[in-house]
Amino acid sequence: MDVKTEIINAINSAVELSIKAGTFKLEGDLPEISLEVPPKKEFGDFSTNFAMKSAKIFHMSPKQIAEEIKAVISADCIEKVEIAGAGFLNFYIKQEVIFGRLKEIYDMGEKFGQLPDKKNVPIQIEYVSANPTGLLHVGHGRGAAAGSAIVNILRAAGYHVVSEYYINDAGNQMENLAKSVNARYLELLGEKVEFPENGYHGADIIDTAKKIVEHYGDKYLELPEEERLPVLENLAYQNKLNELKKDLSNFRVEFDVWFSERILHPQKINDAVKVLRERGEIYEKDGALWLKSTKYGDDKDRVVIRENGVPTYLAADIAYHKNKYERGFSQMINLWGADHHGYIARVKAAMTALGFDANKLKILLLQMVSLYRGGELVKMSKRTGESITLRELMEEVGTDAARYFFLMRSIDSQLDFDLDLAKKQSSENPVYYIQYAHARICSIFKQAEENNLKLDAAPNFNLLTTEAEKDLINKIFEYPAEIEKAAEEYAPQRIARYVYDLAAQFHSFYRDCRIIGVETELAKARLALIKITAHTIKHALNLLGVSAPTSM
RNA sequence: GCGUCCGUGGCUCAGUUGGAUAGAGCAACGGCCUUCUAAGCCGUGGGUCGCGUGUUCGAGUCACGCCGGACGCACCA
Repeated sequence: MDVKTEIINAINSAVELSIKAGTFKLEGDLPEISLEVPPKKEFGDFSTNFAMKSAKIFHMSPKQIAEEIKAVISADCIEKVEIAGAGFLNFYIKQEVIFGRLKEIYDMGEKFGQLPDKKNVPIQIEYVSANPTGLLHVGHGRGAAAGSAIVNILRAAGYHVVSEYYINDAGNQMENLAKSVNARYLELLGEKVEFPENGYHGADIIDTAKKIVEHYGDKYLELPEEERLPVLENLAYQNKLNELKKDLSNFRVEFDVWFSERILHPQKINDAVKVLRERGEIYEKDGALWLKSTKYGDDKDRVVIRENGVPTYLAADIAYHKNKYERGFSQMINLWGADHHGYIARVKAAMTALGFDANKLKILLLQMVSLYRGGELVKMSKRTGESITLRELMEEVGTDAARYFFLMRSIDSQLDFDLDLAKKQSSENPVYYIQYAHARICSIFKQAEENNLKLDAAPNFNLLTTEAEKDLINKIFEYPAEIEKAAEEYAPQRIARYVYDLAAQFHSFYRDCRIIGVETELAKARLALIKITAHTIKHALNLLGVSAPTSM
């Protein structure tokens, strides 16, 4: 049993005793006992606001309640209890318990940060899911960073997770891709062509066409257009998908499942529509089939099958989400760009209409990214409507900086990405600051080795008594709870912040506590402490998909 | 007009199911390298938490209303 549970149980027992003794007269439900790490270390190792919360049901002042609990409570791990503020109970933990915990963490080695298996039915998370018609831009980059970090965090928290990419490889945008590549293909072969009106103007389309010319030359030139388009569509699609996978892989993003929309056409879409029809959720109007989504909170009803018989994007999405539900996940998470928020109501409505529990589908919205260079907003290209690509960003600032910058803000805050700052190799740049802490530790180990100082299997942690050491230890202790919180809230920025604070704590320790040159026992205890610190920094950076260099 | 998100020092942002004197970084100013990487550390100044009302023992946090910003409101994806 961990210390936290032990204290909560002790408070619980104390309250029960006082109720039995008649000191507390219970009227109503007992509030939950929550234990938190106080904002300041003068407030002890843990604190609870239980006395304040229960003032009403006991008809006593928080101070009186706190006094009573303090008098009655007993737990082996508690050194002392203090009452402070408006009725906070602050707990101080015995040193031996603290050092015992430190030893446990030390023995865990690199496994520290991996929480016990939750034995849950897998959670599914779908993210990026950009159309395979162009290159990923920075907005996708933020989604890729956030999604992959959330996957890592959930797994560290002990959840089973399946990550998935939904490839929109059917419908208009693929035809558009085909037409655009076709035009570029013909252009490259010297033909005069009119570029399709809504075609993709990006330079990457020319690259794709070039690749096709390289491989197949003018092989398709003589084909009639209606035969050439499907061939080029397929070639372009493969090329685009590969580029996408390559960029994501370079960005340290891997998916368990690549789900092709084509699988849904036409059978699974027809099935979904059929079920909706049978459930009385579909009606016909103006020659189209409409979903009664207003019944379930949508602003208006939505077309699922167009007048011309072609299913809408929503129809495919309904079939896709139906398929997700049928795969039996405990929860499904979609990470969407904030510009898609208007879409939430209709998808959820459709799931309810199908008889599924819409609450199992959690849709996270990711706010927009603005890039700044030299203090100026980097504008999107007017002609192509494209922003800087993820590939260009990785080249300019590096994968580590790009990922960390995407992750350091809450996903529902708009992100101002300062390209100049991301490139700086100084403490102004949080990525370097954190990585430097890790590299510093590795450097100390090198020096230690040269001085014949080695890690001990059972170091004497009792020697770690300075403020800097205690602060560092406390910060390390917070890590598992931080992972738990980050997982609960799908909040990678918590980890980004945590590892920054941990690095800061280490840098302070570094100033105050020397390792090489001090008495051997103490040196070994400190060496063990920084080993744990390095493991924790590395683990947290891994969750973010940021590397932990051993030298800088 | 409707909807979603945001509004916290000059700038960019945290803020633990409502709790202790609202915290970081950058910028400004002042210190610290004969000793494990100064890519670092220590210190100083700077806030009516957009505005108002309400709920509460207690509100940056919750509710309602305004103001400001971003995004969205297709038989496009």
